[in-house]
Amino acid sequence: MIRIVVADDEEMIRTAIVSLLAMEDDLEVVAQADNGSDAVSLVRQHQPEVVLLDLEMPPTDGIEAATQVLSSVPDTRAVLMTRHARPGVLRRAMAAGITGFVPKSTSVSRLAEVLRDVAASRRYVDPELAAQALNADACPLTDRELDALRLTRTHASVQQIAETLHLAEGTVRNYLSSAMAKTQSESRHAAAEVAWQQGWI
Amino acid sequence: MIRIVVADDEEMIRTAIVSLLAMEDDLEVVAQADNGSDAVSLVRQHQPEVVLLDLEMPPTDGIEAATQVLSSVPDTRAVLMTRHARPGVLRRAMAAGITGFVPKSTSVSRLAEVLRDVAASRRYVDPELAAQALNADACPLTDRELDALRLTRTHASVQQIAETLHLAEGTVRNYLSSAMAKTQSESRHAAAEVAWQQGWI
DNA sequence: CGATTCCGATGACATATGTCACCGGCCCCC
DNA sequence: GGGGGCCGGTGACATATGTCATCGGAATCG
Repeated sequence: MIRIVVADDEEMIRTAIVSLLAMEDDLEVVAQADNGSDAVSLVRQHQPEVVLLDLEMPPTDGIEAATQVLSSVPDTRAVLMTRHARPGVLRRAMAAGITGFVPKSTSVSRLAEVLRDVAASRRYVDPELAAQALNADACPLTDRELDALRLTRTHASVQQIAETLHLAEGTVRNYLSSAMAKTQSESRHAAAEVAWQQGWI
Repeated sequence: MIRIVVADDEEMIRTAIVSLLAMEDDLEVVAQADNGSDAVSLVRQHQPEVVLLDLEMPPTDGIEAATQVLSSVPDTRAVLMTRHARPGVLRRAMAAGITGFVPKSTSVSRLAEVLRDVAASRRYVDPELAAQALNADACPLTDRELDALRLTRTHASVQQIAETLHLAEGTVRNYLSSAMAKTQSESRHAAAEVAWQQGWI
């Protein structure tokens, strides 16, 4: 019996997945959470073979939850689900040590197969996603540029960004300007959008 | 037997919902689609009692699909599902003539009950959503302000907005400034975000 | 070692954006 | 007819944003 913890913030999809997985003879959902941090403590408590994590969860997202899970319960395999399969995210997820990666365009029956694979310590990455990730341009942005773009996405002003990052305003403007050049964007907001779409932030 | 057409662009949730609804004795999913326009033609073809539509679907969203469905097959009842329950959206959905409205924080078993209600021509609106909609402030923005905010969301510059709307730049800045005041935002981007969150655009 | 390259950082400068006061025209409604 | 609100518009002004030249330090490479 493969024991599983499921975390997804959307009730409808989580309950649906759980009900359908429960019908599989060899799978057992031992706990479910609607956020990342609860998922982490549930995994610690239940020590399941596999934890299934949604990527988009406030406040702790799937990758962060996976990182915490794997550092404290290294025997558990993590599978990440995502709605928008942005290329760069896969790279970060792999770096975090996840074993499986599926888009939400997968059917639940297929998901069950993936969970079995992963429980048997086989890696699984959705082929289309993998292809995208291989074709994806490496992120041309520096860490600081990414910092500034992340904050730009929250509608912070340059001044606020500078304070948060402990930099001079001019410096921040430089990073943003450079990021805009690299992403061929006309404004820092557009650049942040591009970086997000690409999965760089 | 209640016959249903289901439309949702996310495979995982759609297949999950369909499988679970199929287990109910009195419900039958006769067709499913992953976009709004397919949903419309499937409804025309199958004439189901109920059509279950996701709100967020590219390119034709749920409200638009519902409008088209109800004008061509008026006997069909439409139920809308949404991930982010923005208050203003409910108003627009009701105006489009939908009979049921549920957030995706609903469980599938609850959804089945709603579908039965709706098939019996009873309206159903998620209580929390309804409360939000009643408490929601009416949109304080003028049409022109909304135009400018819509374009702001595409990261257009003030100049580009002015060209698109055939206005002077100063005028556009005025609308945006006024919108920012009304939404208590610090920038036009933040104002556009607020308007979006509120379901005003 | 020296040359080169890249990142982080700064300040000066030009442009874009937001604020304010104000105007005339139009429409609706008391 | 006289308000009041929305619309389109202008100009002046303050501030925010984006561009550029430049610098120091760390890493890389010949």
